[in-house]
Amino acid sequence: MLALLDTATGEVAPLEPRVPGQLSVYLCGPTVAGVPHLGHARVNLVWDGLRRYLTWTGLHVHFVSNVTDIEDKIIAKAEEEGTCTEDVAARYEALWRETMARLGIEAPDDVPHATAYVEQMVALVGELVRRGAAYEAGDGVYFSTDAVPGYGLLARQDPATLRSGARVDAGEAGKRSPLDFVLWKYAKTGEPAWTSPWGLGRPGWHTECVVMSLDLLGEGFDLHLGGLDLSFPHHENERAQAVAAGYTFARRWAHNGMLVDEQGEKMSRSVGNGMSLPELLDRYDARVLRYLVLQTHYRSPMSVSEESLESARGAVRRLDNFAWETRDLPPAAADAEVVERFKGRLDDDFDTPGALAVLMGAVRAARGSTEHAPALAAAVRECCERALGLALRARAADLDREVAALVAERDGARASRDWGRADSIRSQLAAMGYAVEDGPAGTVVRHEGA
RNA sequence: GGCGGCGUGGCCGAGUGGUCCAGGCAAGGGCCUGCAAAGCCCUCUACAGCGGUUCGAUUCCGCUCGCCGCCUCCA
Repeated sequence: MLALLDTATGEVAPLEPRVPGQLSVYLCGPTVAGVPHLGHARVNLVWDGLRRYLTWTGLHVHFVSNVTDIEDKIIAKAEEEGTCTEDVAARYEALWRETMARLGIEAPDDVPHATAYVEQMVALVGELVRRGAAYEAGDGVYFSTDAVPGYGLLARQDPATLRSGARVDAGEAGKRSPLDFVLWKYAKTGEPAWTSPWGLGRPGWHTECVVMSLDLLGEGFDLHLGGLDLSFPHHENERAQAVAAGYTFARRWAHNGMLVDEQGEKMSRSVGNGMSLPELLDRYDARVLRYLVLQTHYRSPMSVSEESLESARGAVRRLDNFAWETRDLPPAAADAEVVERFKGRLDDDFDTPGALAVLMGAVRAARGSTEHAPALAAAVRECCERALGLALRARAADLDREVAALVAERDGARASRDWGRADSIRSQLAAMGYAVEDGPAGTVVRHEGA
């Protein structure tokens, strides 16, 4: 069984599913108010990897990831673009889906939308008010963090120290404690609004995930995932509401590390140093990004730079070359020892860099042993593709007539030792996107790499 | 101010109380090749600093220095 660090306890512990053999997972999804950035790529690649791995080991994973389609940033964007929030949300969600597909992320089993859950959110807020865990203030209904014992669990700090560090937010003057947060925002004129016992308004951000995760996964679901920056206050506040309303919430929490730039500074929306994901995918094979993510431990900060991307590209090429070299090997069962070592690394807090190292070792070993090559190659392919979602490409070229003619001509030139002609055809083929390799059987071409 | 994390060879990035160890990229040398490409071999002999524990520490403890994150929107 895989062991994972639990953010709530700070300890690596085996992930014991609520129902044996089945794992219920919730991943905080995007607010669709802008172009997906590199940070989104990391979260989704990391947890897509975990999902694939667990599925590969035989678990049935129920994977839910939401879309926040009503939120202040969406309202601001709609105003800026002179359109409505539905239009903004729909457009950016479409872009989101497209970009995730380009990244090779498996679509979640369920994608709940906040706007489809407003009624249930209102009910939850009502329950919190009824239980005395929420109160009305100047501009909305607020959650009283004092009502929850152990508030600060995910930040691993007690409420007093959190309070002492809190910055005062002038816009939320009616709050009883700086840690309190809004559950229901009263609508200003012109803003999208829903009816509620407290008048027209819209839900606060922290409420939707509570309602949606409990609805789709049920109480005490297994694992709640997200970026480390969401652990506090977002996830803490989700937990606080659920607990205050009498629900058992997520049993486990895991968070991935942030992205940092070359200076080691976090990439974030507020700093504005994030990179557009679609733009990056125009320049790099999505597998390069996946490799870069996998070769960094999920909890470590990950730096993205031209250099780190080029390095990952080299590694993907190496794997593609291996797939190419071994394309005609007879089918074989995956080498059991490699698979065991691979799983051993992943089961220990999802050590993907260690697991990749095992596979790279198998690549080298396969090249050095014709006897074991089929089993080793099968293990590499199985682990890379099925367990981690990193598809290998042999990049075999199906030759059209023009290319086939050039290849034949080049073989002829080489046979007659006309090196000038052979080299010029090679450059011609390279310009067309084909890599040329001369083997004992003559010229072989394949598509250029990642 | 509080809490947490990190400092590994040219770069990225795992890991470990002790003998060889990551792994990838890059660079240099060699083999192979008509030349290449791909591949293979070798080299570049790392663990911030100072103490302590230990037969032995990069790995455990303490301190110092440096960097970063969270306490505000964020994945």
